[in-house]
Amino acid sequence: MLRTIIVTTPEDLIATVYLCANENQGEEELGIGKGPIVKAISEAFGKSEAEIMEKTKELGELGLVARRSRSSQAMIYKPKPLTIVKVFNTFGQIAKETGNGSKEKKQNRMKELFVATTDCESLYLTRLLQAKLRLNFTETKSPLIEAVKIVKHVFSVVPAYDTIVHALLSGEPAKSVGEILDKFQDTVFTCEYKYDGQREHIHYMEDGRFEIFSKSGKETLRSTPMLLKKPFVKSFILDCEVVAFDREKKKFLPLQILSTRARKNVNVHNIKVGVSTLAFDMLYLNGQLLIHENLNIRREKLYESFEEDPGCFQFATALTSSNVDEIQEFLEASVKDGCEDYMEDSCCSIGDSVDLVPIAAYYGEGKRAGLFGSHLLACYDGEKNEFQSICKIGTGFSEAELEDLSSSLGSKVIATAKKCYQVGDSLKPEPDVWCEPTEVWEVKAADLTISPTYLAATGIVDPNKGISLRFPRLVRVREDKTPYEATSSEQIAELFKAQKRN
DNA sequence: TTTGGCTGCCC
DNA sequence: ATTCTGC
DNA sequence: GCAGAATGGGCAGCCAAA
Repeated sequence: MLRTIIVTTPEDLIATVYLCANENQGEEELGIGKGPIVKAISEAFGKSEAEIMEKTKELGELGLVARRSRSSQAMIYKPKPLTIVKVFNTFGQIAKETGNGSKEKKQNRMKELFVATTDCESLYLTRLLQAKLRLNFTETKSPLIEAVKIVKHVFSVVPAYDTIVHALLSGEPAKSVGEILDKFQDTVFTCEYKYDGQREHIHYMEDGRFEIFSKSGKETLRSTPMLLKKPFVKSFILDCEVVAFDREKKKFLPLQILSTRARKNVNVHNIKVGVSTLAFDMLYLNGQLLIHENLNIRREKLYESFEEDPGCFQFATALTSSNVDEIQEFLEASVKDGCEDYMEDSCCSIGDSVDLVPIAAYYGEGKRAGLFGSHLLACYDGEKNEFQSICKIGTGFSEAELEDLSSSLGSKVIATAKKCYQVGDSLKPEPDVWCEPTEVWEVKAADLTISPTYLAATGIVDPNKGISLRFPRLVRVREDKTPYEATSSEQIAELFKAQKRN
């Protein structure tokens, strides 16, 4: 496919690569979601929004609804054919539109595009707008997909699509990502503390500029990093985890705190959340890519290149060894270090799971069309006789299990929420259906958090806010328990308190 | 001016 | 993020 | 073993409605 484009219309190539990578020029975002897309489709194809929503539940994907609506519409004029460049340029205009009335302008641009589609184009247009293009190449490896991957990979080193695309065009031999990643394989195990923070690639250029990229390649420079490099260090790329840090108590803080940092127009004098950067790898140093080197060598170079500055910049605690006992020792030490490092799977997380009651459900999308895709769970407060919302759950069940659960709960659907259901107003969107409290599901999670949306144990640890679960997933259905034997609000509160270190 | 919903991006 | 599925 | 497709909580920022 890529080759075809090069031969026929080379000017389409850049637009194609951008679209396939779900990116826009200049890192702009469309700022458009399902709601506005539904509106645009409904106006373009003369259907009501309710009709569209109804069909979406049935077909499981908005794009399919768009295609059906287009093909069932009598067309008086044959529209002028859509080109890739036209779509790409319109996306650019949608992204640029901001401020008062921008939503409507974005919508009108989408509508224009939909009006110009011919049958199946509307499907792909919808997916592109939702940034969910799925290219189903079942045949041989698509060079386009490879190109996109390589572009995405290289992008973290050279943030300029156009340059890369032109490099590809000029016939440079492209190494596959897998080929590159293979070289990362090390024979010896390396253990590292797992910090509850955020991944960052820190680039430092010869000219003294910093650029910082997140895991997904977005630029996220908030302020110039404070790190002490040795004099010989002229340029580098570091792989780091940034963690919120309380300088007074000398303690790491959870991700929930870190993520309250401002994301735009950051004023250096206004920084509220202290941060420590933990470097664990160096990918580039003084003009040389190190990714072909062994991890140990990269780490040695890392250690040689910087001075540690506790609470600001440190090396991630790591152990490299092929010795099982040594690794075991390391893990035990990391548990003892609880107050110094933020650990998983040790004293803090819910080692055990929790038993919760499904009280409502949402229709599924895609391959879960026609089933419930996720369920609202509650714990039980025996004193108040209330089922209090705690989280939704959408993973952990096999396809067969999901079908069973959908049909068994589907037969217990009720018109409205029961009086004993405490769910609050901030759960949006509201469930598609409510159901009787009949089942108990064992659920595993990584952490408990104070929640802006869920109500479990409200009034016990926080007067107004409830507790929720991080990374909830189904373990099994508890046939042996009734909903009134589910985990109680008090127990949830205890689990929350137990995980706070000190 | 405040509130609430939606989006994108973190995990 | 976690999990399951098909290749 | 990997990629793809389902799905989770929660934050700031933005825009529109109240």
